[in-house]
Amino acid sequence: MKSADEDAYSYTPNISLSLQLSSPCLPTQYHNLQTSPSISVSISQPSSFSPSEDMGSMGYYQSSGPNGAPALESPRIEITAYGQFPEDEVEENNAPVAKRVNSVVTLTLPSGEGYRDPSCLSPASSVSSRSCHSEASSYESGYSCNYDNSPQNSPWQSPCVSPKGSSSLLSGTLGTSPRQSPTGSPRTSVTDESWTAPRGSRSNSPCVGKRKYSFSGNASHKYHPYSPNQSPGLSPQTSPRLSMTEDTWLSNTNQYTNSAIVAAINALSTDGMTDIGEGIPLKTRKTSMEHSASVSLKIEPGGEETGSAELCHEDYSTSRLAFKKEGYTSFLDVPHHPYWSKPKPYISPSLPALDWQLPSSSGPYSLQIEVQPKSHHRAHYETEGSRGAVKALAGGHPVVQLHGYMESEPLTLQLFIGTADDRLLRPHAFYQVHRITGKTVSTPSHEIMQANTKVLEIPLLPESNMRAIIDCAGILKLRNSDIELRKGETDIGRKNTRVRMVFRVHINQPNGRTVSLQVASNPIECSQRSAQELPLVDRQSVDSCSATGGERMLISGHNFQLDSKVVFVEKGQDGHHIWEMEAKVEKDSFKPTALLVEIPTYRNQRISSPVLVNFYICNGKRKRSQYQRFTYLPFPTIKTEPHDDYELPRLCAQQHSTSLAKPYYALQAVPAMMPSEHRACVTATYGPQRLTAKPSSLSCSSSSPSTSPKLQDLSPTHFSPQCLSPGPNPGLQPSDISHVSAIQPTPGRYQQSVLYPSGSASSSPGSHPSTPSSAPELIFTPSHSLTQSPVTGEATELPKVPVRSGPTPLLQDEGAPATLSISIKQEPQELDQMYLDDVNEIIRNDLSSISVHTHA
DNA sequence: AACCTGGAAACATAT
DNA sequence: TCATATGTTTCCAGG
Repeated sequence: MKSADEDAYSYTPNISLSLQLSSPCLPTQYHNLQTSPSISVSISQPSSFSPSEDMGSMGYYQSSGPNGAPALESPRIEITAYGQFPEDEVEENNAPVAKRVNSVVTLTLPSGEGYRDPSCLSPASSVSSRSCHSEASSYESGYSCNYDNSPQNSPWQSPCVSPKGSSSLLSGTLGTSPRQSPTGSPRTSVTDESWTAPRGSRSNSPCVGKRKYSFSGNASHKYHPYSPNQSPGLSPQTSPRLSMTEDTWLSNTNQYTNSAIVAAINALSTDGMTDIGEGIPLKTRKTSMEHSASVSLKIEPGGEETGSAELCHEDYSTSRLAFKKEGYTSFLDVPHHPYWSKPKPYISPSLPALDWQLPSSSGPYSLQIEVQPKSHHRAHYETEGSRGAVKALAGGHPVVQLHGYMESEPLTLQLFIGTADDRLLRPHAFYQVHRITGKTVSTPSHEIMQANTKVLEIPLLPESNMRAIIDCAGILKLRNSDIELRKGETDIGRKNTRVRMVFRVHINQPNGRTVSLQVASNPIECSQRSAQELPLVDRQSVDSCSATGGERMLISGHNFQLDSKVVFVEKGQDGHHIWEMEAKVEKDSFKPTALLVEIPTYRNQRISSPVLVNFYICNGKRKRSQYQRFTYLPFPTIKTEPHDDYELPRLCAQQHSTSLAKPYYALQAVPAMMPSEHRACVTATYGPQRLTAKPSSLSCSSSSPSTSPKLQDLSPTHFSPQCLSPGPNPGLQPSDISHVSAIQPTPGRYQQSVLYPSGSASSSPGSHPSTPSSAPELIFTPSHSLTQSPVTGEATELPKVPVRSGPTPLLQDEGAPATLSISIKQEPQELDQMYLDDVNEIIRNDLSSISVHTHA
């Protein structure tokens, strides 16, 4: 545990950066927040963040050791800076504890103090504000930041989680509106409920108000003006994110270009949310602690702050969970299965935050999903009974296997529910993995909370060939209203019903390092209604063909109708549809699960390089599938060597229809032309350089930042051959990307884009390339916009990067200027086009717009 | 009796 | 502002 913390500290460096950034943001947020107890949050965040970054660097490979950087408490310091009111923070930390002790409920907000000043908060506040709530949002509405945050969102979400805790706490203290939604019911419900017990369902949530979708400020008001208060608790974690992400980010970006800043940002983002669980920085914890105070009390057995902190971190939910359900024990002990009785090796050291993008393979190791889960799984609400374990398409259950591991030591496979949108993979705020037990379950498991995310741990035994049948994992749906109230939460739940099962394994190496691998399943639609009505593409028989089209493509999936339309689209940099063509569907061969279409002729049959386009299936105005990737090739089938920046992306895209493409784009910034795979490697390689060299440039952009920090560590070690292999194997790619692993997500979003693109996150090897799933990952975000980048579909869009403040520079630096230009935009305009399929998209748009404003 | 589910009514928000 | 379309969450009932 400690180690983790320490690590975090070590990472701290970032923190300083963050401070700067934060400051800008703060003010505003602060205001918004009003109460913003959240402030405190901000503080915490810093710490968290820093860690993350560091972590990033350490990445997967981080030294197993407790890390190195134990000492660094600096993070905190930074935090202070951040917060401006170190004191506050401190207080908070302390206070929180006390409060916690009292009782969750009671806990007043230390926040009060924290809040003290908005300014302090600001950074956090921003986050918090959002998170704060909806309300905050309302207040802030202006703050795009909050919303914008989305990019990182995910991360926070978790962190933010505080929801309950915070809320409750806050409410109590604040008195104000405690309940107002945030605190009150909803949240509570969220955390508590989720884990603990169901509440009266509706009442609560309703109260909250249904959703405020922050976007619209108005709604929020309804709920609770005060929300700010709430924020306090949350804020901490949240704040980071917030700040980073969106608004702050944007604005900051512009202003601050330093790499450091970037790093800081990243750190924040990461931390906040995920937390890294283990690696959580003290501050973070503290904050979190506040919320969870109660938790800590309970848990602490371990004693150490850290440990406790972490636990706390997890939040109320965690803590609560622990208590209620499994109890503490779960954390530390695990009962039943022999496997659990053993101490787990990696637990303590700081592990990468859940929103970090990790490779699926490294060196000899490769984590693969041998059997993918079904594309639909109706999640259950807390108010319902379990709806069972996620199943495989062919019956049975998903299967995950770690290849290349020859040791005799069992490992632990972690599973959590991640997002499936176009942004980087991160824990899903509205869904949690649900542990299934019973006669029908053959796989032992136990759950822990990491940040706000429930993680199921499953033994990977050598005697079973490091293969696990995942028949112990269901999916729990949290009420949107509850989650949206969270302070840090930036995502909205409406129409955000696709998830991916994310598997991770941490392998300790003889040299003291730890290799962390991650693989995500194909997307799983969790909404009853969506599952019944939305067309969903599982796979396509062809990923590319010549610009003349004419070939037939078999699309398999679900909910196809006789009148389903298959539309090919190409988007311009600005997100507008440059070309749109409906493909001919052979109705004779129609089946609800399959469509045979004739690939339309591309608008320009003389293309000299591959062109990445998208297609989707439409059953009606709002019933549209996710974008699927498709590539038109020049006649002479060119192989992949991209000449243009432009081309590269496209090519990449081709490789994996889905996932990869985007990432690459993001990458562009980086080394430029290299094939995606290469990039990854490259990145890694360069990472350091960049970092050192010029952090500043990084600022905005994604590219550098991301790389830099994290990558460094990685590069040497990890990159394995795979990276090198350019091969466009779609399937593999993702993983390769992963190599990048080193990279942390955080930073970036930006960074993410760079590395991650790989989508590594996304799919795994086994997954179907075609599946949209991967795409989501891509995100690029180079700009904060990450968020924006619409999903999969828009390959084109990616380019936008430049638009936003930061990105551009980066790109240039990196040398891929041209490419950059390509970058996509995701302007809001697109909404129409996009059809708003995903909430994300919407959010993005908002963000983008926001960002624009900011900059402007 | 406890789970799982599928279906759908009751709610809510978005258009 | 109202009506309709959609999306979410809670209930019910059967296996």
